[in-house]
Amino acid sequence: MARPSSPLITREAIAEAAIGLIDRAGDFSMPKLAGALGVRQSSLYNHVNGREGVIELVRTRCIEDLVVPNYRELPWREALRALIQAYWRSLAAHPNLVPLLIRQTVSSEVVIDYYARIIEVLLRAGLGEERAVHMLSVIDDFVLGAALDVGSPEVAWSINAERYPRFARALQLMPNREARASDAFGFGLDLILDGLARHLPAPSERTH
Amino acid sequence: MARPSSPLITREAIAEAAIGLIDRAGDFSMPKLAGALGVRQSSLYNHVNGREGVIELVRTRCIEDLVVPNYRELPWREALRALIQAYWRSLAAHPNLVPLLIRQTVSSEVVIDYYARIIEVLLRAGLGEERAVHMLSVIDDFVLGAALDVGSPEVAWSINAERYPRFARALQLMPNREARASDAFGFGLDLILDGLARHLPAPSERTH
DNA sequence: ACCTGAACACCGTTCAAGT
DNA sequence: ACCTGAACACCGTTCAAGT
Repeated sequence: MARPSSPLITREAIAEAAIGLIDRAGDFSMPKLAGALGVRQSSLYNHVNGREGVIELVRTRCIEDLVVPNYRELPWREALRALIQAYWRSLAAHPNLVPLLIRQTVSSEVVIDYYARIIEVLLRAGLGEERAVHMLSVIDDFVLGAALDVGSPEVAWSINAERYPRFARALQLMPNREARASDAFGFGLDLILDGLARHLPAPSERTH
Repeated sequence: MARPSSPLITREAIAEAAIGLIDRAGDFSMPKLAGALGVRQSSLYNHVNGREGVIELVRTRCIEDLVVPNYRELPWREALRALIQAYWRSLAAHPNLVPLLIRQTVSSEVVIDYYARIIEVLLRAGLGEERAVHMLSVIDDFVLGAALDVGSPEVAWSINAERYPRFARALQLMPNREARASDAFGFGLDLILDGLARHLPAPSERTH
């Protein structure tokens, strides 16, 4: 076959196929990715910088949807909530992807942009610069952990009900993993926002 | 050689060697693990249930140090803080390990034990059973995320200082990644505890 | 420029053979 | 019970050859 008159694959097609594999199978490999695109393994290297390149492609593709239009007009608490929720949603939509993302440095402009917006809101809320960066880390940590939780294997907490009666009973109450992860995220977000509100020196802003 | 009169390797030795490889190189493989133990690859399968088995071994080994002796006598807030800090410390001591741990279900008895203790303290603090399980998830999410942060690659936040002047300046203030991750963990822990205290219905417990 | 086939070094797992 | 060597199926990457 050699070189076709028009390329058989594109970077977009690669990203899409990779996400498909990851969503369905939890991971991807170069042979499988090539197979899904109807092409030979080595062809991929004409479009993408190896396996890591594929992952970077997938990252930007997934974070592109991270748009929060009106956060500037909202009071800090609502703005922060909206930003954080948007971040979590874009990750939680592809939970299997998170374990792949965390092993590589973030270089995407979109993500830097997002972080800058968070910092902006935190400073507006009255946080000092150092505290703002700490808070950014806390948010990042929590969102990443919560997104991981969505995709973590259905917990075979084979709890010994006799040794841990209350723990076993509490677990009984929970619905499936995904719903629990989602509820926990909402709860944790409220806690963090409450904690932050309490931490702020003086209520320099009040809305209703 | 065949079977030696006394085994050449033990599960303990395997765990130790694996941790060594992970700490030094960020990962391990069965051949390298065998090499470090002076033994052939296939010998490992006499002691351990494949690669996943090694990871489980390493997990329990790392969490064994997770001992918080006197949490029962402490007021709920201090007990919770001590338990969470101990968990984080045991993970943060081997940051490269965390990405390997998160991909497998927890089956270790030690971890279940730890979770049960957290639940116990949360119920004692006055949280409902459902909320307690949510809170357990929040704690798990945050600790995992924060532990990941410790080992994540030194952030090449090549921030455009003209586009994001305040973000760039705030980042300037930060020390190295490890110190930032640690400070952020402490700050986030306080926020979560504050938020939880605020969330509790009635102060059923007060100590000084 | 872009696809191919062959080649290389690496990986996880199994299993009969040996004591 | 426990180590070995050989075998298998899989992986990521490179590169000369072809158009």
